[in-house]
Amino acid sequence: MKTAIRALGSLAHDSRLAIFRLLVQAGEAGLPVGAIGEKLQLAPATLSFHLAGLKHAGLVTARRVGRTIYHAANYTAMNELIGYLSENCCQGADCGVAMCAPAAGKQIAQPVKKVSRNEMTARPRRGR
Amino acid sequence: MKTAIRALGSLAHDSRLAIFRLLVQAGEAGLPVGAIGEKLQLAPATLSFHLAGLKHAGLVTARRVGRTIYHAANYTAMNELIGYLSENCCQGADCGVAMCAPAAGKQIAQPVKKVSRNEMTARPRRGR
DNA sequence: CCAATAATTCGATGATACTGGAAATATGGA
DNA sequence: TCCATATTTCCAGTATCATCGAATTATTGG
Repeated sequence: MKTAIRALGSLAHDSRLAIFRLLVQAGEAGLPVGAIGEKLQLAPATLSFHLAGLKHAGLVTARRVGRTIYHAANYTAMNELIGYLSENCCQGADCGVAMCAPAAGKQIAQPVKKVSRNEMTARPRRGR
Repeated sequence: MKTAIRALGSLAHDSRLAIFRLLVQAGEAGLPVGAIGEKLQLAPATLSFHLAGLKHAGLVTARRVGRTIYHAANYTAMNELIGYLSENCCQGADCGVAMCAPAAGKQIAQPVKKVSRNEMTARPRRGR
């Protein structure tokens, strides 16, 4: 499934995983780009590049307040990713995965929407 | 954490995710390389390349029987990955994740070993 | 409109990753 | 030993990713 692959790819990088962890800690309010860059010592262009990736994967959301843009972790997307991986891990077996709540507190995420088993596209391949 | 990044990176690819799913379905016995290649229509060299990646990430194991090599999903590693992601998703909040058993049946995985919170290395960066 | 601040986009460069044909290695059997 | 089968390694070509300075866009306040 394309979504899962994008999410996995987004997290499969030092800086991006660090960014995501930071945002998870920061909670729903999120953090301004500048604050993230300062904390993780990333050049603005580099940071913007990685944030774009995380946004494209749906793991991070952005909202503008004046001239600063707050980025926040998308807990729902993360829950869905974990749900998908659990599917991959368990297949037939009944595997209840208790879902997560935002660090900031508040909302308890609803039982993750089960991803249908055969979402993997068949991959025709071969023949460059 | 390096291990998690390697695992995420390994799964963040069409063919490799397909391979892993196939192996999860196949259960503990695993599948010969040839069978995987036939099922997914991958050239031997390409398949070998991806399997090496999955092995390096610890998500897949291999055992030789005669001239054929059986590859199998490492359920424990997958559980640990899910555990790590759950940590990332929940941070402070207590998030019980029910772990998975191999599709083949048998063993119920023990409650995932909690990954310590600050495993992210500090990343000095900046200054090419 | 102009200056200052916050962030993104552009562009060039270097580094990795993917792919698959061909050759090499490993194994079992006649 | 010689052959067939199973898989990996080597190699080269292509493609995608990562980094960051400089230029650009957005926004607020004089």
